[in-house]
Amino acid sequence: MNWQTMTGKKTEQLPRPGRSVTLGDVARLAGVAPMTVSRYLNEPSIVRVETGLKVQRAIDQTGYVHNRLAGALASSRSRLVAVVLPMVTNPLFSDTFEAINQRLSQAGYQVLLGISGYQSQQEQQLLDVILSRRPDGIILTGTLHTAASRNRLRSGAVPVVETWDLSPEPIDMLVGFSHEQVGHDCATHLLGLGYRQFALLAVNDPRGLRRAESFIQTLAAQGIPHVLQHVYQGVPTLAHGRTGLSALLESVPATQGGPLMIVCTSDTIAHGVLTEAAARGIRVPEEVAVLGFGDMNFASQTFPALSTVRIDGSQMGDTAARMLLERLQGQVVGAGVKDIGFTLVDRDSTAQSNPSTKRAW
Amino acid sequence: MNWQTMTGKKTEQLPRPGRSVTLGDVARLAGVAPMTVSRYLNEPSIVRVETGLKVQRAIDQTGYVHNRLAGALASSRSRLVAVVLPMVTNPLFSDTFEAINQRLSQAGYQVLLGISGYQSQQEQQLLDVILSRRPDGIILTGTLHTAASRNRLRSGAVPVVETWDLSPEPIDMLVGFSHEQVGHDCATHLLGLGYRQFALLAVNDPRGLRRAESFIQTLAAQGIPHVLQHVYQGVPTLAHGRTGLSALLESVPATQGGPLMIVCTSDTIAHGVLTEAAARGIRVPEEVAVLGFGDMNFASQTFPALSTVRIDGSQMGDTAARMLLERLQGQVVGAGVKDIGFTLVDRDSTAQSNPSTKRAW
DNA sequence: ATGAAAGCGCTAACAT
DNA sequence: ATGTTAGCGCTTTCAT
Repeated sequence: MNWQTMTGKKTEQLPRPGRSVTLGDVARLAGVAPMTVSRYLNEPSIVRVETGLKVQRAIDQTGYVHNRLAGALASSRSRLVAVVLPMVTNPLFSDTFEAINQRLSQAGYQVLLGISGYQSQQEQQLLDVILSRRPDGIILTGTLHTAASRNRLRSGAVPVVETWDLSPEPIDMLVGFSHEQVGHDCATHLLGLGYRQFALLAVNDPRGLRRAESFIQTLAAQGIPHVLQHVYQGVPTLAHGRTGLSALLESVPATQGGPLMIVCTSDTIAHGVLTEAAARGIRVPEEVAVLGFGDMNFASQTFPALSTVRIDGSQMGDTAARMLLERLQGQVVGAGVKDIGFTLVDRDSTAQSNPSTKRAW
Repeated sequence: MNWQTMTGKKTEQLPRPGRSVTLGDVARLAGVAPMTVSRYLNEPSIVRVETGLKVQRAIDQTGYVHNRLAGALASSRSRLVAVVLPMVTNPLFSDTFEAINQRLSQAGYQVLLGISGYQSQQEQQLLDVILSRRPDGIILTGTLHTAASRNRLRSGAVPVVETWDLSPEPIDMLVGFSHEQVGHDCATHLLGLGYRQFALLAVNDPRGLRRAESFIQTLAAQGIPHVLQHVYQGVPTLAHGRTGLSALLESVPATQGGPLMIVCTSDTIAHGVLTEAAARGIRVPEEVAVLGFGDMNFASQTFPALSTVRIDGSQMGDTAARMLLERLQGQVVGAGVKDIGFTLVDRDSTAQSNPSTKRAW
């Protein structure tokens, strides 16, 4: 690999040409012990200012780059946090991930990324690969699927934070919200707005499906047994929404029994429904009403503006990272569980209970 | 950290309770040398099947997890590839990143993520942090901004692949396309479609601005000196497009001199323009025409369908990862530069030169 | 505030 | 096909 064998043109300054510069080289050049350089690198404040300057000069001269691989081995602290996402391309998790990365990197940790996919096939492998790097912590965006994987992490060797869910049996720490509650509240709220005819557009994401199921059960309990459903594969897209509305219009006798309320498991799908409605000249919310999920940044900007369920992804990510950092700094030892909740946001794609007022629930 | 000090209920089997299981422990239990375990782990094929089974049994019994931190230190191969993204929240890079991650993880490498942001402030720090992990390679999505950073990488210590651009002085390997060419081709193409009145909506991403500049210069050379411009901060959003169109309509005397052709540096902004047009009842492409950039998955699904510049992000990512892997496997030593090009896609948000035909350029 | 010795857990290189 | 020896470059721990 020939690491930094020279600093620009100053090859001749190096004690050991052909080898990479080590902390020992820096120490020799600065006339101090290796341990002093290590201290300067990790906690400059415990080194005399004068000594620190000598060391820094030697570092600059050699172009030395700290080797945290060796440091991690010696100290059993990798300063690595593994973050597991279901999929990079689902924008739902972007804000959470950004917040996580922001706070972790600020605290001197680096992110090791793992993509779990939505099928639990290679999950065991992924976990092995992650653990083999000896991360100081793991943040799961979503949850691991197989019980084996979960038990594996429950040993307590590594702090784990689960996000985007409120599991009854968290592995360790957890910050999320109840998808069942979302489904229930949406149903109740939409019934309250007067809707009686419902359809559901979903992708086969496990949490979305749980929201959907809870939604349907709540409706059933209120005397609405039939809800048309379409479940698509893969990441939510506009296309799913457009296809979905088209499919629904074929099965629903046009606007008999009031407007059709279409509930989507993602803002992106909902946006597609709005698009297809516009393309067909269908009025929203008069003929068809739409509810999304996520309150992603575009939701307030669609036309008409999208009613949705707001999830504060940034706060969730930030909280997850904080919890983990606190544990790593030994401040909190116990398990932490935080429900960050959600908010129903009424915009223009659903009817207003009071036409003159917009309300945020 | 107490790494895997027990396997379920079998604590008593461990040679050294209280310590984490090491490769040596596995070796002892299996009755072989540590090196044999190492070989089994890294290249099972060079170990006798029978021996491998003994080792595997010992691994299963102890719950051993390979420590690649130690392995990396000993072998000077971290099997880590650092991937630098400008921003997690810009969906433009999602496909590229997904392709990169896919191929790398398949080849046994793990991704260490770095976010550069669009300002080059902490770039030097980011680089230090990355290099301190001794990655086997670095993939830059976009390019580092400061000359100092670039020179730092040019030492050749680590293979580097730059993507999403076609720099005249690549650090090492490169796969991208010419943003100047995009600007030029867009201008020429739109003039060919008959447009004479242009506006530009951009975010302050350096590459987008270069496309914009090239676009404007090409127009100027063809006798069109005035192009209205709005440049916004941050990641492209629908809101930028909606605000942008509103702002443009205030400065442009309505549809005098033919339709206004609005060129956006991102499909997302363009989508916002379409949305604002719909909200205002402005006909697209008759009164206002729109061109995006990226051909993200929603572009063909907007209403009207968005004309845009197609960039094959997946191919770019896959190619970048392949180049890097080839280098790491010693197959190719020289610098590789690949122009993956781009394609102008005419959909419904721009006028058709021949109304009966849709053409992909 | 700084130094010296020992070792983190693995693999390269050589030997058998 | 397997074993032995000697580190990789840092930090822990104890000393001064």
